Amino acid sequence: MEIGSSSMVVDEMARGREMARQLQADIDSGFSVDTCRALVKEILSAFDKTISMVTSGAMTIGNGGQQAADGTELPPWSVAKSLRAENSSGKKRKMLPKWTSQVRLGSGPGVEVGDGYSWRKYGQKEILGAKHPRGYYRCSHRNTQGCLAMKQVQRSEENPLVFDVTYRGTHTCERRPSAKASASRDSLLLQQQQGQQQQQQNQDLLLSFQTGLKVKTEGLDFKSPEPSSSSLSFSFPSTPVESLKPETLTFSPSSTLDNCHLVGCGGVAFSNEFISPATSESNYFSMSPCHQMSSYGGQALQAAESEFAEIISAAATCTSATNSPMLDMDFLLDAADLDQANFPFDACSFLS
DNA sequence: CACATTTGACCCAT
DNA sequence: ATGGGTCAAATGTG
Repeated sequence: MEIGSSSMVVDEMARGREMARQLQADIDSGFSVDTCRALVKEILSAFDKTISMVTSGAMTIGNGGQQAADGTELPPWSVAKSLRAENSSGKKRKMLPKWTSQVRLGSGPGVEVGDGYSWRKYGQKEILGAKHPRGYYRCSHRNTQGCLAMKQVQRSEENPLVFDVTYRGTHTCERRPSAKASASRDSLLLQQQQGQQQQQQNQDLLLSFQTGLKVKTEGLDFKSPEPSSSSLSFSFPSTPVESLKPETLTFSPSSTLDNCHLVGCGGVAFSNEFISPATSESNYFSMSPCHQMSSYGGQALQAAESEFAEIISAAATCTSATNSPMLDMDFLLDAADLDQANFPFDACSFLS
């Protein structure tokens, strides 16, 4: 399969899944029927496109694997390294699967969510016509393990409480059991990135800290023991938040936003890893997972979402079952990784 | 000292 | 030509 078409299929499936996720969020927050109708239309369109792509034979099998001069296959990172050189020789840039996740911050704070992945910022750029700069991150294990996962984080135009996180590629690295270090670094990073424009929001966040909050994860397709859809509630200390250092307060208002981006939004995120040593020892807050399914219509949407996940999984299985000598390793890898990475549309929603 | 971020310059697709 | 994405030297931090 051509790299382009495989990523198109995945993109389309991703789009549909994201729409479904958004629809669910909209339903939950009581959006108008028209809004929901439009989203359903988008979802159907995504399904249609995907089906047509597959049935039209767009997914031809081709070898995306790169070979060294001696004929042995090169590791992915070495392939990535040579991309620029390839570009100059006229070859197309490899399009990694890409999907966008919106991280919404309600009037309440978010939480520092770790999915075990650590990210390293490699750039920031002002985007034309956008109020806020876009941050560029890649997996910290890019050099050591050749993990090509990347993401871009940008504050939404219309709603400063919403961040658009665009993931590119998926993790091929081993998930680190401890994300404490990176999480705390991420906190600082966010503080720097967001700077002073957070003042007013921080006020709200600080306020919410003392009244408690609810964190909701959406559309999770975990193959882990975690439920596919879950929400967790947190109780907070009555300790004045101002008296706590951001580094030691995992729920630091300035750290919350970006950690959702930086560390990701995995459902397994709420493990003990996301409490910094200081807070876990001082027992500042407790967590109690309470599995909640949304009412009205939510089940159908979840079914639609899991449908997409199954398609992706099936596509991988199907391709690997094909005994073609021209297997596209890129697609295999991508699809499998999408599955493995739990397709992080599970943007954390922060509800007041 | 090792590793992270910042930021201006550069590359490349459009 | 332009804008988005990436590189890499400088700088910061623990």
